[in-house]
Amino acid sequence: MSVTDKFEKLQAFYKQLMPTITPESWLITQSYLNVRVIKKRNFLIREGTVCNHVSFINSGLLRMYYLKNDKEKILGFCTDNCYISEYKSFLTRKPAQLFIQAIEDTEVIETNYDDLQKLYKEVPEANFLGRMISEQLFIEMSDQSISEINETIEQRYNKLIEEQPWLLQRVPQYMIASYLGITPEALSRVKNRISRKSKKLVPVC
Amino acid sequence: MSVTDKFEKLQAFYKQLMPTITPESWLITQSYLNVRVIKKRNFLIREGTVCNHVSFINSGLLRMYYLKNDKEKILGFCTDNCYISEYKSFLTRKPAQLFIQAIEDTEVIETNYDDLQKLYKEVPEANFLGRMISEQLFIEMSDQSISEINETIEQRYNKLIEEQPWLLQRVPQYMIASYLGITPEALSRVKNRISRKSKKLVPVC
DNA sequence: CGCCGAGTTGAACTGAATCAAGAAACGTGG
DNA sequence: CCACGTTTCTTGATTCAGTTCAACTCGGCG
Repeated sequence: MSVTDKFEKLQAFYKQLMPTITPESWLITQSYLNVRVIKKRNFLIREGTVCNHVSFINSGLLRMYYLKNDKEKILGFCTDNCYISEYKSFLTRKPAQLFIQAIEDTEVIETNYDDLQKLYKEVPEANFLGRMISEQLFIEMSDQSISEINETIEQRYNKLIEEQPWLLQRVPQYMIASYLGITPEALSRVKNRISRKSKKLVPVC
Repeated sequence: MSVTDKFEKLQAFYKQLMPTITPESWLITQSYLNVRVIKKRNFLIREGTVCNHVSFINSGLLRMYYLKNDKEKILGFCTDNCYISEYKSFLTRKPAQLFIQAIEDTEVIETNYDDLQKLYKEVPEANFLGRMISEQLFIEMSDQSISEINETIEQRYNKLIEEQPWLLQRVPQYMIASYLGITPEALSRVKNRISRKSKKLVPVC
């Protein structure tokens, strides 16, 4: 796969946000991009370190979580065609509070902090782009933090089945449980309750 | 108070973010700003409506909350010198999921969505500014969503006392409870427990 | 074959919710 | 300035969803 191919998805993404991007600007922008592969179970960022990258996911699957009382609490998952970063740490230059770990082998296109600052100066359009990335990350985070708006765990699990069924295929159940904010045991019982309910509605005689 | 005085705080804020802002750019920017006063108990934004403004708080106090099963869940409070908006709704032009309500009489400087888009075109620096606002709002939201990192309710309440003691003076206790994610009854008991503990440590004989 | 991690199931426990009732604080009008 | 009603806060009794701990199953893999 050539370098150009690796940036293909990102370029499509940029063109969508910024239809007027000039080939020159794109070339300069591209010169600041790096492809990196994160193997399953490895980390994009660890709690306590300063986050130096904003990463666009070409392929793969990552999870964001923090440790609370030695237990993992998962805030969300990210997959193809979206930006991911411990953005607060990236912006403030202070240690990250989150871990971001690959659940599957993952390929990202990274932009380094210093490079991005340079890019903002060199390419005026980059400020627009920076705003877009910022807004994108904001929306992702809002979705995560509002997800608990659903009343019961059962409703939230059902919503997950509807909206992100692929997560159930690709993520072990104990991580889904953590994402929903309960223990694996509790999720097991919730699933059990749901399936018993649907059997009642459609009895197989 | 003259119009210029009303924009004073915001100008200081802009100058800090963007020391190079030209007087001309500031004049254009200013022409797109509106001052609005929201009386106590009135709303900056209601769930279900599209949010058309990003607002800078000159003075006052607001809370952001959503309804879950007819009960209010408070996500956070905002006061002087920070930006507030139902930003996801503002960006996506879809109905807001949150309410933003004044707890005290509040004065804000608003920027309208359409005006801001125009401003981005007219004043190149505005893209930089838009990025700054976006980043600012992102950081505020991260702080809110990570706040549950503290283990017990007691620890979170104690942290609140340390870090935002003014909240306890200005916000009724049932709102603090909602912010901490518990019922007013539960918070009352937590406070009770804490004060009994400190009495044990420093017995008054 | 036996080990290991993931998932399930059961029993006991627990922190917080709920419901209810009373006390304290607040503000509004006379 | 007091009296009243409303709102907020406290306290108690009961209930419940989810945790914890432990035992057991299942499927993959060295």
